[in-house]
Amino acid sequence: MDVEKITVLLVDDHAWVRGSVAQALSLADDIEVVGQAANGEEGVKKAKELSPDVVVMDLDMPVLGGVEATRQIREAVPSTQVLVLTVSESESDLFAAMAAGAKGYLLKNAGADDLHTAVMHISQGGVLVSPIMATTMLTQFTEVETKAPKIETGLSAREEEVLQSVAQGASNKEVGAELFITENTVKTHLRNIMEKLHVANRSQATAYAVRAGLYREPDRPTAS
Amino acid sequence: MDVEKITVLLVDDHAWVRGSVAQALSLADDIEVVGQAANGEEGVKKAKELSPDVVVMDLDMPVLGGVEATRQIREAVPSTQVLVLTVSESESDLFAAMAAGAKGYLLKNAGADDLHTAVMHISQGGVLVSPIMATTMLTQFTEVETKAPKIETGLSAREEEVLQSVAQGASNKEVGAELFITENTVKTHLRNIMEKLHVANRSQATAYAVRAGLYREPDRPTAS
DNA sequence: CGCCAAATCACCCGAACGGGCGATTACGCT
DNA sequence: AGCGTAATCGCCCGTTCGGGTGATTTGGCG
Repeated sequence: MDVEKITVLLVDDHAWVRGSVAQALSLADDIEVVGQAANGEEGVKKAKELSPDVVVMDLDMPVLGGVEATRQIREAVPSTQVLVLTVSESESDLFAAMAAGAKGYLLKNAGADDLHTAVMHISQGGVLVSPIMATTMLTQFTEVETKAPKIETGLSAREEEVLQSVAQGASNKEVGAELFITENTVKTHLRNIMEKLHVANRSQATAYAVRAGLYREPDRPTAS
Repeated sequence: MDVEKITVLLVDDHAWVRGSVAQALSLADDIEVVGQAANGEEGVKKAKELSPDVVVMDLDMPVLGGVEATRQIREAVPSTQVLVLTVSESESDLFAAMAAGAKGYLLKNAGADDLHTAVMHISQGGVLVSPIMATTMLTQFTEVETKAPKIETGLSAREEEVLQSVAQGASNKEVGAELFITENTVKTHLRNIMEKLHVANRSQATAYAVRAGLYREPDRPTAS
């Protein structure tokens, strides 16, 4: 496993950054810097030529930014993983980079050890994010998870059940059958629901329910 | 920095797993396993007592699952980071764990090196995910970024306009007024729409429209 | 032990909906 | 010139909705 070194391409518009990163990585005998580029465009070009295991990518660059360069590299050379090495602690930069296909996000204050660890882990396809940005990134998940279970609807448990059925397109009678109550009761519930949600009809109630995540994934919106 | 070893608590219902993990971690001189637990409940308890730097957590456990245990530990002892070590390659497990506050997600086929790297990185608050699960996780981001454009509805332009109005809760008459056509025409369009979408009523059509992104953000699902 | 919210059911009535059927105009493609 | 599709409108009819009003039961809460 140590016959083949991990090949790395450095992309950064500051020569001295490339120099210090190259030096830091050279300390390890399992990594080899096979190329360097001074901007995104050049980085994409060299990545296509060299097909390195890992590209260490800066974000703020002239000609072609790191995010777009990452996207192009990931598309053209899927086997190449991208590790973003930047000074930006911006949430949007982090998200944009990850969405573009970057597997790692390290801040430039990281030590040589961190850098080495990151390159090794990223080369295997793993995901690695700097401590400072970690919480930011995980917020994404907590939000996604939170944004489905319980959104305070102000509705009672029973009302939510009714709304759920309604949102699936059931008529009052069908809802009643499903919940073992009379159509009359369903109507009463629905009237209360509509009042509480300030909507005028079952379509708006349905729209609300879907948006609130009160669905059960009946069928994917993939029109036939 | 090497006077103080990284303290680790192992939580796994299989004793031999704890044993092998403990052995693997002991190879490093910068990590010390300070405790073990056989289930989530016990894990939470010991985490509160020991306040370890890192908890290596299994997911599938009796009494109290790893996800819930993670949530409780993260809440009770914020300084303690959680690294999930599991056999599950399930997307939902990954998401649930990360949402619960786990900072790392490693598969049990990881090597001793990987484990050591992970513990060290997680101890500093970083995020680290196994190669196999990396793509899965990043899908979250690409989806969030991609999710919006045009979903092929199969409907004509006019039909989409009608559906859009309907999804906002308009009656046939109101839709007609909005689009300068008769209620009869609206009904015809809507009948065609329902047939094309294979739905039975306007509520299902509405649900479809909302899911397909054919909305105009009327009001946030934040019940008053 | 009263009070209230939640859940249950009932009746009535006008308006809206869903479906079946038919029809005209306009535009593009062959 | 002929054909298909989209868009437009009409009528009829049975079902469903939405709203108004009233009533009973159950479970908590003070």
